[in-house]
Amino acid sequence: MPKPSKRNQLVAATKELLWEAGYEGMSPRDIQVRSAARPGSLYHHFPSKLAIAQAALEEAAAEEIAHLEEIFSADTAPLEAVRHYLLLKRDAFRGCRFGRLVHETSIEHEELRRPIANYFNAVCNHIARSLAQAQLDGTLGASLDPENLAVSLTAVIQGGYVLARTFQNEALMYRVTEGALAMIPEVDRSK
Amino acid sequence: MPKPSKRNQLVAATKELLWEAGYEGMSPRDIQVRSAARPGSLYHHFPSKLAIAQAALEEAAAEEIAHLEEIFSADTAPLEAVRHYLLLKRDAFRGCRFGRLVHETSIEHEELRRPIANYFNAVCNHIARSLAQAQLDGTLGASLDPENLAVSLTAVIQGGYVLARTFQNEALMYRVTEGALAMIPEVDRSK
DNA sequence: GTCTATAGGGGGATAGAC
DNA sequence: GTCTATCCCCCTATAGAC
Repeated sequence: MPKPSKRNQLVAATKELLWEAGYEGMSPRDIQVRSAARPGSLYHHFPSKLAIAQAALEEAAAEEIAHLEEIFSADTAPLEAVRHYLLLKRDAFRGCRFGRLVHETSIEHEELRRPIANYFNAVCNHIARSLAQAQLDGTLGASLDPENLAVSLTAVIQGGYVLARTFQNEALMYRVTEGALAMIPEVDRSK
Repeated sequence: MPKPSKRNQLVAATKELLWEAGYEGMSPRDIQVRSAARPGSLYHHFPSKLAIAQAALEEAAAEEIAHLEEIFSADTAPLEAVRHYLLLKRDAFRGCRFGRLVHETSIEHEELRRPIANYFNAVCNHIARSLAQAQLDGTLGASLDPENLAVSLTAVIQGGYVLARTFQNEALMYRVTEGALAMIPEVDRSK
């Protein structure tokens, strides 16, 4: 647990704002207001908006990756773990805290892109590992490539956020992930 | 073909900028510079930034929907049309001109959301129609629901943009769409 | 480390001449 | 219809007192 120093309050506010407003939609002033800090505090701890955003994103990615470890280390059959992950409750209106940043022009900054890439890598790897395990178990056919499948499933989730936001319909998230699961016949039979 | 009036130049510039920078990342000044116009021209034809963005988005959506009609009206087997559409060459770095806008906070404006929703609706409907036709042909198994599948495939493409941009790797786009096709066993056999 | 005060520049828009 | 001139506010810092 980080102690509630001004620095930590600044970073915590930045994590929230990156999720709610994105990098370009968040101003240093917004950060200051939310953390009850002043310009002097922010620029004492960080040289720029980019730097504090990077720190916040790295923390956020570490949190979410730790969360993934929990989910995939649970003691369930590998295909059940994948199914469970895909069907997790997601706040589709809020969107993916990383996916939303990827479309911004500012993603050209490697400082912002790297933590996001680390997160998506972790997602893909967990899914791929579970799928490979399922092939060893014989619960998933050997003809499908676990890594390619994992990347497609990760993409489905991100696309689900896009469609759910577009149509302001949270149910679309379930529809796309369930649709993807229905496309893996072996998973379907394991019900 | 629209005649090259100042108004049309303004809207054309706005279409480009929405794709390159997004709504929040585009300023009325950017529009003015690109179309060699002055504030007076912009605000003579449109009451606000939102209004010109709406006009530009509606034009863009109409263009892309017309493009879809061409692709799906081609005289090919329905499953081939779907395969062809999914594997279309896409500029993954540039991203989807509509998908990139969906994550912005400004998408809460219905004026911006409606044209985008129309576009994604058109995509889903074309795919669903082709899949349903394939079931009638007997080239696609009857157990899968064409509409649900179509939504998932539309999502895969949007997710492909997210991953390709995150990893700055255009090949990921192909990987996710090919991965999705591989998940439809019937499509695979039709090769 | 946190504060107050300030600065240069751009964002979004308006008024009114031509 | 298009132009010039201008407005107020916020953005992203920076300087320097406490």
